[in-house]
Amino acid sequence: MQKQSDPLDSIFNKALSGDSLFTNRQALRTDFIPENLPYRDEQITSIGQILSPILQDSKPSNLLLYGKTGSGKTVVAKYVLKKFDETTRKHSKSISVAYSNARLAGSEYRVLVDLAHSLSMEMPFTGLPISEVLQRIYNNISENNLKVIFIIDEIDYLAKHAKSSNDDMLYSLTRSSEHLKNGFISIIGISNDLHFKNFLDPRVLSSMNEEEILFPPYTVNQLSDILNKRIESAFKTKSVPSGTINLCAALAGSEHGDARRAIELLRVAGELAERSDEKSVVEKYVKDASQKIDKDRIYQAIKTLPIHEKAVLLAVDNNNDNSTTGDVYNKYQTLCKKISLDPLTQRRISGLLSELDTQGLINASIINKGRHGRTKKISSLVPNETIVKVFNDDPAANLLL
DNA sequence: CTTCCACAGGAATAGGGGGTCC
DNA sequence: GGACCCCCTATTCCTGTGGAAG
Repeated sequence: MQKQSDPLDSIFNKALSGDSLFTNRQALRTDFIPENLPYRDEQITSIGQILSPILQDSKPSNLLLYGKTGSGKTVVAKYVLKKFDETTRKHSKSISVAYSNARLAGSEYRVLVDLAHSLSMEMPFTGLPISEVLQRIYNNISENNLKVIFIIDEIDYLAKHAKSSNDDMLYSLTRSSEHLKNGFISIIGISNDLHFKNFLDPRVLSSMNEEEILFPPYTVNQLSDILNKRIESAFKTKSVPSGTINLCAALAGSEHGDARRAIELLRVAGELAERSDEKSVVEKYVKDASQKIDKDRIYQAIKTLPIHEKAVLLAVDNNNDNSTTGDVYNKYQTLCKKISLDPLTQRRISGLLSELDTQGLINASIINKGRHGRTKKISSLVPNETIVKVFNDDPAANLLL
C-alpha cells in the first residue's frame, strides 16, 4: 500500500513545488472570460448599446450573432453580460443570464430545461409537455419580475431539427411578452452557420432578427496577439517562444481564424512540454498537440458509439474506399452474424451512415452512377489502427474484429 | 433523348425509456 | 391507475432522382 505511491511521488512533488510551466491554467480553458477581448471592440459596443435598455428595466431587442467557430461570439456575449451584471448589481438591480448550447442540449425541451435551471427552477430532465415547461418559466418570470437574457448558442441546430413547426418553442419565446405581466426575456441567438436564416420559420426570424452582429474571423496576426495576451496570464514569463505562438496562430488561422483552436493548441502543447520536463514550449510540441487533439477527439467519438454504429464503422473500414451503401450493408450484416447480433434494416443503416458522416468519422457523399443508381460513396476517415485500438478496449466490440 | 437503377430520405407508426397531473 | 406528454431508436412503406447505359 505504501510502496504503490512511489511512481506518483515525482508527479505530485512536481505539482506541489509549483515547478510548472503554467501560472494559471484557467486562462486557457474554453469557458474562460478574459478581462479584455482584443479586436472585438466594435461588437462589444454594439451589443452593449442594444442591451442597454436593461439598465432602465425595459426589454432589449432580440439579437443574433453570426460568425464561424472561434470568432469570439460566445465569449463576447458572456463578457458583455458579465459587465451588465456587475453594473446592475451596483445599483441593486439584477438581471438573470441563462445560457444553453442547443447542439449539446440536443432538443428544444432540454434547451428550455437549461433555461429553467439557470433561473434556479426545478425541472425534470424529461416528461413534461413543452407548453407546460414554458408556462412554468413564464410564471416564474412574472411572479418574480425577472429580467432574463437567454443566450442560445448554436441556435441553427434548433432550426434545422425542428420537426413540428406548429408549436415552435422559439416562436413562443420571441413572443414571450404576451404571456408576461412582469419582467421580460430577451434572446441572444448565436449561430455558426451564416445561411441558417433559410431554415428558420419566417415568423420567428422577424422577431429574432431585430438586431444582428457579424463576427469576422480573426487574422493570423490577430490570433498571435490574442495568444500573447493569454500567455501573460497563463504561463510563466518567457516559457513560450514566439515561434510557438506564430505556429499556433498559423495552424488555427489556416481555415478561418479559429481562436478557440489556437488556444487549445497552446494549452495542449504546454501540457505536453510540461510532461517532458521541458523549460519552454518549443514548436515541436505544437505539432504533437495538433495530432493529439485530433486523435483524442476521434478516439472519444468512436468509443462512445453504440454497438451497431461501431459495426457499421468497421464495415466501412473493411471495405475499400469506394464502397456504396449496399456494400457496407452487406459487410455489416456478416459482421453482425459473427457476433450473433440482430442486424438493423438498410434504411436505418443509411441514417447511421449519415450520422457518422456528420461526426466526421466517415465520408459519405451522394453520387449518381446512372443506370447503376443513386447511392452514397463511402470512405473511412479514421485510420485502421485507431479503430482496432478502440475496439480492443471494448469487450463488446472486441469480438467484431 | 429516354430509361431505369440503387438507393436517398420523408412520413407514419410502434415501443420502451422517462415524466406530470388528476 | 390512467390519460397525457417528451425523447430516442427502429421499422415499414413510400416517393423521388441524376445521369450513364441503351
